[in-house]
Amino acid sequence: MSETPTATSGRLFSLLSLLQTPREWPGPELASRLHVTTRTVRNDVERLRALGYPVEATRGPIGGYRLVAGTAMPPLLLEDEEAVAVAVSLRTASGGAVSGMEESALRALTKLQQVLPKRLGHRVDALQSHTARVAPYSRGPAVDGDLLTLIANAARDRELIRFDYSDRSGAGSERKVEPYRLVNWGRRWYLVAFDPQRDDWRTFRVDRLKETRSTGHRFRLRDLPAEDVAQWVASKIRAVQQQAYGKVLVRLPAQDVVARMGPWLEGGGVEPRGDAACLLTMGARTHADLAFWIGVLDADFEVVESPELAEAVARLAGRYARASR
Amino acid sequence: MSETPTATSGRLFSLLSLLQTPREWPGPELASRLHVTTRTVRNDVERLRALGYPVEATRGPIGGYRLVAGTAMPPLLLEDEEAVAVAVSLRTASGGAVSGMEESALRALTKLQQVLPKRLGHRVDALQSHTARVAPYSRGPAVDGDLLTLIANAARDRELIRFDYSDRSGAGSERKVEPYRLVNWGRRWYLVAFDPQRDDWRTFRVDRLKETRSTGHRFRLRDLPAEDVAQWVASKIRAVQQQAYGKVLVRLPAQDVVARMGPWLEGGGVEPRGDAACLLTMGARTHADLAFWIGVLDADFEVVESPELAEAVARLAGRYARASR
DNA sequence: GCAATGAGGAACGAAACGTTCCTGATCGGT
DNA sequence: ACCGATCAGGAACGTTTCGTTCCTCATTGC
Repeated sequence: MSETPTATSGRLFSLLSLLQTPREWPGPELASRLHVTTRTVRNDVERLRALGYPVEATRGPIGGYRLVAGTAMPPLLLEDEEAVAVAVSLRTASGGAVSGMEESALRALTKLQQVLPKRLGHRVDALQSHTARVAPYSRGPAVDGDLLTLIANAARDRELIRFDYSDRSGAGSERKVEPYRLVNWGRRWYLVAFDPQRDDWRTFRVDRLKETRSTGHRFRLRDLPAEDVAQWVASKIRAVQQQAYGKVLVRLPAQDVVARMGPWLEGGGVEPRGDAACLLTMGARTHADLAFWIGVLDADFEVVESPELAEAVARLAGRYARASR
Repeated sequence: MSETPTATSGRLFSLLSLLQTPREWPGPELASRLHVTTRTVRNDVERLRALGYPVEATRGPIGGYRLVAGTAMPPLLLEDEEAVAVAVSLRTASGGAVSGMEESALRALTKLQQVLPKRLGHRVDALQSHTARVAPYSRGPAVDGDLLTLIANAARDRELIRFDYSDRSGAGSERKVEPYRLVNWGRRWYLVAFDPQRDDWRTFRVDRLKETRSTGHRFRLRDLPAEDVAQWVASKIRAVQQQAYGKVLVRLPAQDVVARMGPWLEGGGVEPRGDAACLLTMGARTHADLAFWIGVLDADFEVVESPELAEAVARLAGRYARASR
């Protein structure tokens, strides 16, 4: 038999790794790589098939084996550079750059970072610090991927964490809590934790945490405050951040406005007014932001609502006028 | 022995999958899940360790096993939602949202899509169509992730592709080529292909391809035109797209400008002029774009260079002035 | 101190293993 | 049509690995 214990299992891992590279592998070449005979390669291919990994074969002079999509996700074997790319991409996604899947991105990231060799982790950190961020006017405060994964790791390891927290009133306090879940709701990250000192559950806005660190002390798990933690978080959140909004009549066809505004139109609307104009309704954090973004249209407009927006437009008009003297 | 062939190997895959979830697993619980005795679980843990996957153990009443980072990347076992999140994140990254790693992101994406079950692929497509894109003023033309993976898959499978192509002069032609490499250079994607009809290598801008489809016909690989294909592509590219640039004196401290401009400053610079002002140098595709982005600063400014920028600022000033009457 | 966890050796009967040898099918190139 | 490349898969063989049982020992939290 082969020279080491677990030779068959190990060889199956190696075979799977080879088969995930984007090429075909003739049986004789696999046999050479794996130091066995071609009959054993065929045995191994049959074992992988039995385990649910669909290996496809092509006969003939340019034939060979390759792995194709089946009904289940096989284990994914990534090269170093690929693993780094996945980690950076997931960090970006879990930070909100891709809306709607922050939590699943974070779960995948946590899983990857749990097994990512340290030398690759440093590469991820280096790349992250140079990664282009979305425009400052993105929705929701940006949250550092490091912080999210630190919290997720502590929750996984059942370790208490400590941080400085400033609530809505601005008052600061140091907290030592048992982290349970990270929930993404309303484009923000919330931590659901148990505070032993207050003997009760608390929800924390992750972007308000400072100096977050793991304590190394472990805790026994408690039952969560609700079956659906995301709903529980939502029910705890009261006033949605007040937003500015406005309406402007734009001398541009509606479809051009949609094309230029794209994602910024979420929550707003465009109503045609004839062939060459339309009524644009949009929101932003402040009226100054609204006034600024109207500039992206590169078209004449009139302010329909509100007086605050008209005031912000006038301020911006004054600034550009002074600059063009 | 256990009831099926490949029982040991299959069980190792299952064990690896369980160990990648973010929790600890006591031996007796693993034994129950895997339908073996705890001694066999310990045997299996030893096999995984021999294969390079470091399983850490904690003794005591809340003890158990978990997988930690070693020196090699283990096979990554993703849940359905996590795999979808990775695929969408990688598509976003390979489309240019994360600069500097488009190619490794594309390689990872190609590898993932090769094995992603179709039912998850549909989820990825659906999510992608709802994914928020970066601002229209991103750098380089956006390229659809689908198109990149179609080309990458055809290259992997050695299948000829056909597409309509419009070159710089605007002339269109239908091409049938052998795709070899996708290269990201200067924030654009290029396809390196062999054109059998012209019997020569050609480089195509991916954003100029239309109606790209695989033909199903396969080809024999040729030697690439150069050892370093990326360098070869670079040498083929002549005139860099002309850019507009300008200098403005801004009444804002330099560090505030940096904070607000962030990634848009790449290629530009900020030089302090006293404590409350600075000279800002920046580039964009057009002077109109430059004039627009200066607005993000929310501060008074004067145009230092160039006359074209001053003209664009005056146009924008006029527009805001008319809107505020 | 107790009861939970992991560590690991020895022995056993049973099963799986890789290899050798072989026949048969498919497929591209000449 | 033929040749030489590929995959498919059965049979037989000697060898190795396997899971289980049983046991002792160590660590750790309550």
